[in-house]
Amino acid sequence: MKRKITLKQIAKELDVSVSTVSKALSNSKEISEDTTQKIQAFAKLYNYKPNNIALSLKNRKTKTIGILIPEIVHHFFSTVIRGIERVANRRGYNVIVGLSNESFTKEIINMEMLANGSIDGFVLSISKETLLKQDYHHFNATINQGIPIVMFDRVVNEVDCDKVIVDDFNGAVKAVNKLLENGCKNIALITTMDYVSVGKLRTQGYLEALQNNGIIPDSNLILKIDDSLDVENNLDVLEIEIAQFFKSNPNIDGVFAVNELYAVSAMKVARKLGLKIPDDLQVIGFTDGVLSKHATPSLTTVSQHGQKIGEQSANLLIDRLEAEDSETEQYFTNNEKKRDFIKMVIETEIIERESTK
Amino acid sequence: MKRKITLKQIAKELDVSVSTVSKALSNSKEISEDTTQKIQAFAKLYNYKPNNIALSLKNRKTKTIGILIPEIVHHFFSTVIRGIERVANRRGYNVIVGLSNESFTKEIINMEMLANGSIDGFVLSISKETLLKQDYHHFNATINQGIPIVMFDRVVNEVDCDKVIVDDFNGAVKAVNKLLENGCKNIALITTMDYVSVGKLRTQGYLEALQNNGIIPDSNLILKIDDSLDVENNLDVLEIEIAQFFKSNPNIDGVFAVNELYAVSAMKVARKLGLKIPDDLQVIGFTDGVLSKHATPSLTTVSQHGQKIGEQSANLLIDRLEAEDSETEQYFTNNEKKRDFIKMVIETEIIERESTK
DNA sequence: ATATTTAACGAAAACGTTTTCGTGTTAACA
DNA sequence: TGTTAACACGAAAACGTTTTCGTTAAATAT
Repeated sequence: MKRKITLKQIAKELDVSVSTVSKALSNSKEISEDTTQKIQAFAKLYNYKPNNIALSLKNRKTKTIGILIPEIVHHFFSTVIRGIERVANRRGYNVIVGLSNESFTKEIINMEMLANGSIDGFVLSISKETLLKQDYHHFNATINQGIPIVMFDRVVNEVDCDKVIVDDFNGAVKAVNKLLENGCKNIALITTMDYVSVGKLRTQGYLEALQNNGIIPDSNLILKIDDSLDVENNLDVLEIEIAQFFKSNPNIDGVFAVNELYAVSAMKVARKLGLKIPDDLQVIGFTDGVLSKHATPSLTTVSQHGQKIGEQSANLLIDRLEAEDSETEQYFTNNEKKRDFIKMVIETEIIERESTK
Repeated sequence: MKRKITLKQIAKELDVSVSTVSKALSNSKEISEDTTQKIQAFAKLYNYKPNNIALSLKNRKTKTIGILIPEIVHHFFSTVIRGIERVANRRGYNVIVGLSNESFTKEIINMEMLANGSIDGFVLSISKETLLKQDYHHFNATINQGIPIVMFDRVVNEVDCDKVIVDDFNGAVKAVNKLLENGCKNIALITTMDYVSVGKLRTQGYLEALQNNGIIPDSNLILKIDDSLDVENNLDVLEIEIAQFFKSNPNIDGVFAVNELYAVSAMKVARKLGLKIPDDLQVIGFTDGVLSKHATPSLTTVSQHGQKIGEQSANLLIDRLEAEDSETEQYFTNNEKKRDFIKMVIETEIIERESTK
């Protein structure tokens, strides 16, 4: 079992100093042709690679970015990670992942754990519990420590940082418009409780689209699901609730749901109730995941472009990290204004499938 | 913007030495009650937390484990990550994620990047391209450097390390037995090409189950999908192929598919061909993901318990890491045998849903 | 009163780098 | 021949810890 070789060992072996080895390997012309050759050959032979940890300590930067998300077994979030990893990798960074599991305290613990030198910056999406508590001190604390944050999807005004969001509002508007164009007269909304910002925005988009078309929203046509219960494992509850909803509103001919699961469940229930999709009922969901693609009938959805969100987030973060670098390298600390915080909006797109006409 | 405070700064501020501060914070009784109090109070006030990188360098261990997987937007893999993260977190470790994207070279690059000090050990699943090439030198190289590896799911005999695998073979046997019990006479298999070990094992299980029941496998009833093409984005190709398959074998009354997608596609195609599920055709898939749960009809599947796989893998790895520790701490290097490599088999379980009788 | 223990702290090394600043040798120059 | 440049290299500091080994002064024992 050969431990990785270090500069010191190379130096000893070749009877030169550590500094000489270091310089030779970086092709410093301070070192003679001869010894450079010799050292490089030796290093190659023993497959020398500088130790990342030592470099991190010396440079006071780790070249890794921390991802902090509520959940990983989730199409949207894993897509975002893929995006982040892609650009991180391309730009020479690693990613380290923490899961808050939608818990406030786990979010804090993870954050503090990573903030103690392990990462240069965060890309994160806020946990539900944190959104409920509206306690964002930990975000501001780490920002004050000089660790930049980029928030995506679930963002919040109380924290000053770069943000990348989906255009939830307009996505919802587009979806409802589509249903209207397709001839729907009574469009229902299946949504979550209001404290999740994205749910709220999508709801607002729904209302806006109706009003723009001269339709007065009917509160009976809005179903708010309490997602404090673990819906994934309580599917029956969800379906019963939706069934009730359909039965008490037999006039519904269109459904806009704020996520895939609600949409697919709605289709399932509707078909059990004897409705034909898309003839009797048209359905549009949000989030273009596996479910939408493979449901029968396949589901028309508002796509969020998760990968793009991840890529943009990572780029924003790394840009800022490297801007900081060149800043401190400036001879004249001429107080050049830092780049303002950016709120980047990723446009949604409607992907038409079988659940609409 | 307050940078994180260091021992040195505390020492300066309180006019003591760095060593004193360090000792006081670890409650060493070398330091007097008084100064300990003073130092701890000050440290708390300024929210001192030791710098992880410095600790890593000093201790020559990072307390983080590297995950290297082919793909992250994938129910099984993300479930495994969740499992790993759970026990990692519980046992004081972080996880850093690399994606090979099924590519041999990306796997190597990622591996080398992380192996240079960033992590203490790997949990990984081999990329398809690597399996095809059968080139495993990079795994053995990092193991030789003293970095332990735990492989899961896609494993290989050529590398000596702990392994956690799904009992693919018996899972397949169970599934086929189930179909037989349910009265199927002509059970088809939809599988992948043979080089992916899991596909091969599931195929073998299928064959075994038939033979155990005195049925001679019919090669016409086996459909091998070439997954070198990106199936997810070529659904139509897949469906056409399956449709052909059904048409030329109208006697099929049961289908065992080696993954969710194939199973769901088979159901979709079958229904278009006018077959009733489960009356005319029963279907069982492998991998219990979102698709199985939410398909209509919902799919009976062989569950792989991804989270458990992740948890076991992480435990194996950390056990080995910490065993190494205590080993080097031994006064008597009494050559105690290292723990042999473990191959842990996670049993599968059939989850019955609507696609079987 | 002297010797020895104990208490309380500091100096320094080590982990593996990079980089600044010397320093000695040789070659070029006046 | 004496002065200066250029060349090739080494020593040491720094990043932030922990830990071993002194060291000093006070307290205890003889």
